[in-house]
Amino acid sequence: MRRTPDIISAARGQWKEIHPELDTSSMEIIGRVFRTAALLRQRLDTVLGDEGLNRAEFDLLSALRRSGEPVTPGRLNGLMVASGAATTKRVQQLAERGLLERVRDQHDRRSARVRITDHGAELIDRAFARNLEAERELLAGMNAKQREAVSGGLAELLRSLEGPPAPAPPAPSQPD
Amino acid sequence: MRRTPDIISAARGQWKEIHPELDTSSMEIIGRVFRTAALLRQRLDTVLGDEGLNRAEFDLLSALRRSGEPVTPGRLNGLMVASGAATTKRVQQLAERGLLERVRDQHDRRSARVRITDHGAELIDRAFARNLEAERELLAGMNAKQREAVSGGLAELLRSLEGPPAPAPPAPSQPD
DNA sequence: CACCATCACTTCACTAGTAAAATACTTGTG
DNA sequence: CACAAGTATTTTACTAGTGAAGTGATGGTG
Repeated sequence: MRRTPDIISAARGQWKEIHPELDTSSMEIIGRVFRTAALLRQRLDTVLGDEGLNRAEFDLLSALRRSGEPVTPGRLNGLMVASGAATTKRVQQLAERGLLERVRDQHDRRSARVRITDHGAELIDRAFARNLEAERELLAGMNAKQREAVSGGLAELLRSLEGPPAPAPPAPSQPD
Repeated sequence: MRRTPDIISAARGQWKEIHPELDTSSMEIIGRVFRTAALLRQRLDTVLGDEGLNRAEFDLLSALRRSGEPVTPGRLNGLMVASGAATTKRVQQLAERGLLERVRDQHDRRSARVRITDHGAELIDRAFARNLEAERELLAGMNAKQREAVSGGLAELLRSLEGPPAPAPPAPSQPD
């Protein structure tokens, strides 16, 4: 049944020879998540490059576009898993290109709002559709069952990662 | 059954309102892979930081350590999904810190070999064990079934991504 | 209402990563 | 064996991202 073992299985096997006492099972998930992300990014970046965007810009404009209303930079930090400094820089660059605009919040003037422009919306709509198409091609090797299993499992993992940076205690029990 | 919908479900829902005609199902996998990778990286980087390594250095030393024998920079590029320039830089820095050494290949002198030092092996053994422990904690929220499903699905995806950078033709038809 | 801890964001100085050019070696080919 | 083409790696010039310090605004508290 096994074809070529993937690079992660191979790595686990090598570690087993050196340190048989270590439990490397977590690599099966985390190692693969990292490598899959790296390869997917590599492939998809060529598509975004055609539209004149890098992935960070794409993610930022997507978040703005789909949110409908202006978003604060602080919220963008969280959506992008990036530092505030990175967000500031990206917003400035995209604003210079006329893809979004910054508005000061009238009620709390520490805060700002970032809103996508019509030009930005046009661009991201086109880029988003193209990106989706490329994504579908990249996933062609997975069948429906595998997709469901992976998305379900990752959703669960995401929920446990999103909240606190501290590792979850043994009994979380968060009722809905 | 559904608790809090994760950020990816939410994003899909928003896109559906704006562009109901788009098939955004690929986000369920790819969106989650990207976000999970970003969050995992954020969490695990603190552990590596304690050992004086960043993730790239950790991955490079790990590859060297587990491979047993010296590795060419070219091979490291592939293992790390990085440019040759990045590999050169990292190898230089780690060599300066005495964690690895570079040897010229005697048969083909265009090529080089990178070998981990005893000092490097000690460091990575410690860092690797600590990293594994942190990984296990982060995965605590997933049960065995979910883990198996995710690792199996991602392994399949990885295999289809590893080979050719070219997008698959319309009729793949790869019998299992 | 002056004070000060906190917040939201930006600026600064720096590190890491990249693409493209450069370097150094190897491998045919006539 | 001279030479063109190809390979493996490094160097160069540049962009993107970060942590820490800085700026300006808010909101208790006495």
